[in-house]
Amino acid sequence: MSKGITSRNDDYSEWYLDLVKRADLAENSAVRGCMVIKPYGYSIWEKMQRALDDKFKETGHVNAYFPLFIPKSYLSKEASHVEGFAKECAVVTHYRLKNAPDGSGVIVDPEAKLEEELIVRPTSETVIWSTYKNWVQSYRDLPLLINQWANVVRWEMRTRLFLRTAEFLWQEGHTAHATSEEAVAEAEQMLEVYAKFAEEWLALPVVRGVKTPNERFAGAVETYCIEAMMQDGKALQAGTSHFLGQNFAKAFDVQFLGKDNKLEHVWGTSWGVSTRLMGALIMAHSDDQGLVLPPKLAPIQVVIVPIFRNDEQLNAIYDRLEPIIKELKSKGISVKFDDSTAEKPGWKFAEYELRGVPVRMAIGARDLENGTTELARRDTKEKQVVSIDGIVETIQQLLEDIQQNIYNKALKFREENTFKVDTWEDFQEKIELGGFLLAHWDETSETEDQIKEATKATIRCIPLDSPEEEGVCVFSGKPSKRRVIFARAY
RNA sequence: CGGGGUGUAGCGUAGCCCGGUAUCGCGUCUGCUUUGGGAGCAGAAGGUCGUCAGUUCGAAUCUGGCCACCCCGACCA
Repeated sequence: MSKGITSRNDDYSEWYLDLVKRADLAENSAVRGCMVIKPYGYSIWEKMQRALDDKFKETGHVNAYFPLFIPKSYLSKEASHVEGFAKECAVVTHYRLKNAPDGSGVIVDPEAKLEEELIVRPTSETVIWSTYKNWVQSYRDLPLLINQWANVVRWEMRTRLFLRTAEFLWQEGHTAHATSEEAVAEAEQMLEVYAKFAEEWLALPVVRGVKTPNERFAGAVETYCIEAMMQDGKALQAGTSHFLGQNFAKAFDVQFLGKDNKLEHVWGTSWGVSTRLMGALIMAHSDDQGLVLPPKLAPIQVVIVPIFRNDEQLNAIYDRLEPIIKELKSKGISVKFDDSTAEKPGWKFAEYELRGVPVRMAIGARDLENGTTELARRDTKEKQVVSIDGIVETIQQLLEDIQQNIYNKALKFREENTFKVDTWEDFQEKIELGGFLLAHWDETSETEDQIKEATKATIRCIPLDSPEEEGVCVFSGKPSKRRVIFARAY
């Protein structure tokens, strides 16, 4: 048993926190709700960023950067948007400090009050649309396909490392289009980019869907989302994409002259994923021994632990492995050869398991004689002794297997914890077990609120692929045309 | 922000009720033996007891304020 990690079964949220800390991903900072992302954790985020950024570029987007501060007046221009964010905004009121008269340190200089207070961005729609106003005059200026990587601040009451922090890192795409159809297509395209990324990189199966009005982004006409299931059966929104209609264009007066020589407001989208994906990654795959990372995102994909008594043995091992390490690296596989003498092999085994390194290769004097090595895979903990000849191909194959296997495992888990429910009694019973409940809903906000009140479950989404099916609402008994996903959520 | 809990060496903890300058384990350092699943023995270093104030001859211990974190709730990606 790993030292110092709470078991998932004993206390899921403690387990999660232990993992984040023990695997060296992040720690709390001096400021409440803010986190320090440590190098090991950040390198996973960097891999996510790179993969996503490539996908954004492939779909025609470019990066830009908009400021951290937003004039307070901007935020009030789109009514529902203000409504959504006003309660969690950090506000800058002064621009200078001075030494305290009593010598106790520095104080805010009351002389230095800002004329107009600045909001630390909780999201950038307002600054961006106020800028787009200047950039768009004619249909020839459209579409604008811009993304930015940035930090945002939402003053959350209750925070958890990665899942909900006061400051977090994300990307936010903001696009402007000449037609509604084109904007909807953009929002749907980016949702699919996120879904594929989640499935192929995070090895995380997701449900593509749309949010109900209750759960919709403040200021959007339609919110698309990908929803994933964590190992405790709770849902986690892993990404969102919004069709903004003309809401922000109207609020910020962004109009273009069409081919027909008529002025029209542009159509917008916005879409984002955040460092919350780190939380999803951790909670989806890991176990009581520590992290389980999909090979595509693992900072170290293969760790080699040499077993030796003296420098002579170590050198013999290294001589044998050097060309193999080079070859692995040339194939883009990240390898760590851990020849430190500070820890014993057994300690290293446990430590790399804790950090989720997908493949471990142990090699000692016996192996050198036999021309073998012991390969261990993190996901199943299976060990096998294999020939050193052809080891590079074996490892490549193993990494692919692991990526696929943890996806399959997560998918199986989700399927086993997704239930169709048709009665309110069944609903109340099953929701306690966790998981997704597929139930009919009468499409009213009131029903959704009452179900939330009674069970803490919300409608995670209306799946895009949910088939039409006649039924009656699980709560009100009114007619319904399709099932939606209910779950308790992060 | 409301209710509950916690804060003692790098980490995890005992001591607190019943006041007298702090226990143990891990880790660290030195030496030897070890090295295929978190090594053994011997020795050593390491503490503003979260913080500020109060009570007291004396505070980790009692009282109050503040800060941080955790759990539950409201809110949320």
